Amino acid sequence: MENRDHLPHIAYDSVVFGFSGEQLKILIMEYHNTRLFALPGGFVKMDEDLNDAVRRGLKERTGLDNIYLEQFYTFGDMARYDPEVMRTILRAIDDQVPDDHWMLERFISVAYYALIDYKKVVPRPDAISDSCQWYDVTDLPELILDHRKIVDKALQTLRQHLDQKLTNLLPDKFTMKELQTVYEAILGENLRRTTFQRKLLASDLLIRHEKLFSGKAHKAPYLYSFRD
Amino acid sequence: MENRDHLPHIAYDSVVFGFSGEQLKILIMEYHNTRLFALPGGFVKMDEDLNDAVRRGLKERTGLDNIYLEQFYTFGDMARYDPEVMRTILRAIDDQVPDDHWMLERFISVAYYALIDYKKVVPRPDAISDSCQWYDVTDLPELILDHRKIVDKALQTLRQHLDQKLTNLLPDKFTMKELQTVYEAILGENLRRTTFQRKLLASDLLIRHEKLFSGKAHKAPYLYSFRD
DNA sequence: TTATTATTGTCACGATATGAGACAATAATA
DNA sequence: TATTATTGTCTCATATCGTGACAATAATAA
Repeated sequence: MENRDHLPHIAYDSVVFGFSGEQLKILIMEYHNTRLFALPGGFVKMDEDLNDAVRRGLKERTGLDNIYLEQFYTFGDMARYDPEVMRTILRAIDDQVPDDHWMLERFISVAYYALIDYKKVVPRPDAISDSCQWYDVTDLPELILDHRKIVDKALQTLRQHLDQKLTNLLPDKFTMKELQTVYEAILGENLRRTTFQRKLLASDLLIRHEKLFSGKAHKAPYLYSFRD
Repeated sequence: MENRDHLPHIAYDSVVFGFSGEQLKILIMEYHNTRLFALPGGFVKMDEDLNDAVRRGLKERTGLDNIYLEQFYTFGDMARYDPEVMRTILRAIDDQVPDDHWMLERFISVAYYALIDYKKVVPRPDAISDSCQWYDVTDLPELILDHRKIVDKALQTLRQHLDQKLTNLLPDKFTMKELQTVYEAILGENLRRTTFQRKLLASDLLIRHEKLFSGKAHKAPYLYSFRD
């Protein structure tokens, strides 16, 4: 059973990072009636840019446009091919699954990671999933196929890219403490407050704004935003 | 006209770097009778790992096994789709090119770079090319499709990865001067001799061996190799 | 009003790394 | 034996980083 709308054998998967204020989170889907957890993914239309396909899919699931997106690896091993998992997922939707269904074929998957503002997203399930929820990076459910490997590689890449691109994980204005917590959540290690503050201030990446009075019994921190 | 042996719509391209002793070089193919220059690329068999497919193609063209290979990006824009270029290439081999030939379809291409010992390779043409030659990175011919963009992205990635992986561009033993020249060729800028030497010696990456007597009228340099 | 508390912004100090030049060592030649 | 070109190493000033100290300050408690 061919699929005339989409490129055969080609898929994408996305690792959507958000920051709750304390923990780094990832958007995980659970397929309807299966207890199978997976990364949000999809397929590429016949005459659609690969990058556009991913944006489209993310828009459907998060409601967000203009997402920060980065492609980080393409997974093409035969080892990732497991038609039985896909058959289970398809059966949960429709009992009749033809043996030559196009989704039972081998797929090569281009993986992306996205950074988005946690608070701006109310995850919504799509047609074939019944839940799409935030999970703590340090406490993920078991994922289908090689999706765990994809998450690990995404994290590894994010750590390497860190200094440039975390604008998108924070609100427009934030305190130095919040910024440090994001770094710590991504790197998975604690950082020294004074060293971190000195380095970030010296880097010329930040603009200092008014103070934030939290109502707590201590000195109020400045708010910062990213320059440019 | 279908191709039942290979995954449709999926290709790979490889940017093969070698170091001549002075200049950074790239392996470029010229298609038979067309004056069209391209990166060496190929297709993935139906039940073949993506990475294996690339190794197989490189083995065919360079004769080398156990190549250092790194995937760096997957190009999936519609803008890269230009069936006329492919038709020209196919026509040069066989005048009869059916309109539905599988190579005239849209392809998404996974790009890899390889680092190999320049001297160990005598490039050989494959079935449909009539030349496969080393070109200076700073003096490439015009390439088909988006292959120039692929080269640029490969170089950019190589520069970021530099410190770890240039074992493969040098012979087993080399002088500090040679090592510095590789760095300079890849980075495209001159480095300070003393600073470079101090940094590399301090890095603990190198093992010092006997001296190399070149016959020239000056102090003989030590030979080094990479640890591990 | 005045201490108290928790947190923040900044400085000071030593340790380590880096840029830049100086210089002695040395392989071959004149 | 002097000369030449290049290499290995040292020095010094400067920059960066880890570490702790400390004053400033927003709210609360006395």
